Amino acid sequence: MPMETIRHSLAHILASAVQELYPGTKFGIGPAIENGFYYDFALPSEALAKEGLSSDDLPKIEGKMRDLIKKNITFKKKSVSEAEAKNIFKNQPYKLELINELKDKITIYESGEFTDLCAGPHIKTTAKINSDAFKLTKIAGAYWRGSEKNQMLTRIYGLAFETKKELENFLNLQMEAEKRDHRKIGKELDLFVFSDLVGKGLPLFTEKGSIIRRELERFIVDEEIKRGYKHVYTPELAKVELYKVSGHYPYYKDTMYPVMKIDEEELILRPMTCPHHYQLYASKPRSYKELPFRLAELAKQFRYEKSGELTGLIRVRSFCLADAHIICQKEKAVEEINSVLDLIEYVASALGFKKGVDFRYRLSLGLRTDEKKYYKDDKAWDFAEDALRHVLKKRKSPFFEAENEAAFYGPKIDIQMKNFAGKEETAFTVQYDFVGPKRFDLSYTDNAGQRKEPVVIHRSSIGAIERIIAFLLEHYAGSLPFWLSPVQIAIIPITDKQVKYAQALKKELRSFRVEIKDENETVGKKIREGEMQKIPYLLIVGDREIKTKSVSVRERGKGDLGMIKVDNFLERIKKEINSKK
RNA sequence: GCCGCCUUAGCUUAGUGGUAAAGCAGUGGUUUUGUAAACCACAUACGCGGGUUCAAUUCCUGCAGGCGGCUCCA
Repeated sequence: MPMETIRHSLAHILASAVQELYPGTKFGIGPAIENGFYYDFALPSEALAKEGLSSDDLPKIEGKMRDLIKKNITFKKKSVSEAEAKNIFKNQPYKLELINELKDKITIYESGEFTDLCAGPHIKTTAKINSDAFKLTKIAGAYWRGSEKNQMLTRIYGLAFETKKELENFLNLQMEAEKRDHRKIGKELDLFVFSDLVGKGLPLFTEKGSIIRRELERFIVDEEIKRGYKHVYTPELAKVELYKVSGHYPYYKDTMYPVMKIDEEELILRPMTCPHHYQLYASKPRSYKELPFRLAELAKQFRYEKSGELTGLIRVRSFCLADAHIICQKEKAVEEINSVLDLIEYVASALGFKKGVDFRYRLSLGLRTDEKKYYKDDKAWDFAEDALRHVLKKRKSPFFEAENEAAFYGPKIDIQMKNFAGKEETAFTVQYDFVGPKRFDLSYTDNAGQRKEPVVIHRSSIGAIERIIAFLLEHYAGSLPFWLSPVQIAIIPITDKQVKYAQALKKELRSFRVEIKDENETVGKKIREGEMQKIPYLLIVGDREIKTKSVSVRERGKGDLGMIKVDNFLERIKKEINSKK
């Protein structure tokens, strides 16, 4: 019996319990999901008016479900006509909406007092369900059919496994995973904070957090310049007119900060950098000899994300994107996209992320029928989607396709990463744009003297700095690679007598970030603090070390490595910094 | 933004219708230490506003912030 079937049947039992406890409930849908199930309900208004439904009610509903399971209820499948179905669900508006779309091939499942519109399959009887291996976990609102224009229903989530032990294991794993939460680590290692006075979604980086950020920024800027990008600076503000010309305004105005009026001008904080870069390109006539024209910037951007969407450093309202726009001939697009993916894979591997393990490729396509969301130009969409698909196939990079995930101006290749809780977000992106050049009338002169329209590839090599820091902290559980560690080495003198030696040592290690722990504490305590702060190397120095110009090295997580000559240690860490390990 | 939950010191937590307990961190001492927490002392908190009550940190309510979903997304 596949677990999915049991989970789906549990969703029906949940609905059945809710029906008994709250007669008159209107039912949405209730599928099996990863690790469990849910069901969506619109509770009858009297029940809601009286006390509402809160997480305190879950044990009661769970108890009712166990009662039902004990009754050995059988699941009976029936095929019915559209008319019959409409009669059975005459008081169920959501089901009627679904029936209208199903037309024929309508099946229903009866389980005790509850009947649901459902294709199945289901278990034969509730005897197949282990009553100890499921648990209702949370109540949430969810829009009917996933559209915020529709009514919000009440969703109850449950976990379900084959055995009680598996359920417990899952809950334990979840608790374990929470230790990797970058928000928790950020607090423990003193990397970033939020202030109610500054505003939500606006992170403040501490000195240590800023070190990580600076290392990443230096790394990516140097790497991009090496690969032929022109690194530039453009302002974080622009006239709203710029975004009207670019075409972003109608698509993005809900996530833009409102217009600031000053003198005769209307300005906004930029939500993206593309039009600024287009203006740099358009500042003078361009020849084909200048292409591909690769403009890159560590670009601060501002987006008004709804408050419920903000999450630590992963979703913020002010962020810095390692952004670039490659303006090139249409014929060169595939080649450019390919070299962008080379860069992205280089960066990912330098940061320790493995393809297929830590991230996966998503080919994000448009939805042609949605002309409000996507620029109408079927030929251009076909060409661009094929180009991106072609690149991924040629690189033999496994990917999955997702409809309705593109930008309004074209399809994308998104590099998707999961956070500690398994939630997936875009880390890096490569986007094909056939709209921007038209809107700004970008052009170049080809070798025959003809004016031509280029295409634009938007891309981010390391993503938003804030977001990649979040992923790094979770990936390494705070134990960042040596080159990224805010404090790389702590020197621990055994007594005050060795402080002078420690200071000389610090001087010798001056190209590294070194701290001397000379406060009045025991050696044991200083070591504990160093370990908890995830410092890669602790150097313990006493008279024995001074005599031989050595240090006793303790490597993070590995314990005492013994006495090493200072020169040898220096050689070791120089190697380490160069290999970015 | 919507649905549900949460908010006690810098951090992690205890607790109560009669204004609150602790550990770590902090400060001042003592101690000079060999691989994950020395000892003593001191100071510090019920997110903000309104209501109920003789009395509110505790109950109700509004707001703010956070967490989990939904929507959205780099």
